[in-house]
Amino acid sequence: MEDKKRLKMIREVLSNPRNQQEEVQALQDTIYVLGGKWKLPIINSICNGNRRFREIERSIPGITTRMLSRELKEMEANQLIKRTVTPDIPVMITYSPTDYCQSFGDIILEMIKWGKAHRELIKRL
Amino acid sequence: MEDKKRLKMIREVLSNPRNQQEEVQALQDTIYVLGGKWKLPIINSICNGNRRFREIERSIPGITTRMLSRELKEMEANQLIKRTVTPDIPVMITYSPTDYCQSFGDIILEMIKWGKAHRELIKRL
DNA sequence: CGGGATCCCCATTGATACTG
DNA sequence: CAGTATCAATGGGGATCCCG
Repeated sequence: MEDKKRLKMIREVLSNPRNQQEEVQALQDTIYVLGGKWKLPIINSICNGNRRFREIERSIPGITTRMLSRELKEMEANQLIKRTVTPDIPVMITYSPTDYCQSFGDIILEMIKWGKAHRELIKRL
Repeated sequence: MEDKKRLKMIREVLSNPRNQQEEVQALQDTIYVLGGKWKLPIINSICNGNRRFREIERSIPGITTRMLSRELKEMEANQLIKRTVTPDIPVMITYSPTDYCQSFGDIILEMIKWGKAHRELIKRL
């Protein structure tokens, strides 16, 4: 059972040039970290200046409070964002991007660029 | 039921600056097209020169024939790749990238870059 | 080699309602 | 405003076997 799977893995690694292998894994790592429909839009929203919970929620079409809540918690644990509580009446809670979060900037920009170009293409059909 | 949802959508759109709205949607479009764990690694593999089915399969750690088969079919339908049958004995089948497929190049490069940087970061902890 | 067919699980997401 | 709780569904993905 397990041996078969391991053998397959080993064969995969051996049959693949070293440098290509490294790149595929890096790519898969990134896909894993950014997994799901929401992380990138959330990062984008916060980096765009949205700070409050409802503000972020409204800025992302289709997201539910539940998903936003879960993702924010996870992203805070992963040091992607910072949660700040300001004890006013009523309390104010703000989310802000960390430096690490900013490192996704180029990926997001490229994806927005692609999405826009894609829309243009569709429109022309 | 439906009205509530539509009202929410409308409120979302109205509360969001025009340009921001456009970018979020472009971003979500891209995420949708690239959805799942495999499309980007497959594109990357084919753009890297892998052509045969087993070759592509071996170049992507963890993928199964079923997933690869499904994704290839879908991507062919979406004009992302071209499938060619060479009637030798036995028949040879090759997949190649279309121009459209190449348009993901920058996204993939950015993601590989991020993945590599992330690995370095983890190693240093 | 290049897949197709089946069975099945569970993680992700959604909908809705409720709270301090 | 800023979430939490609960229930339900769907489909992405894995495992396995099979075929020409």
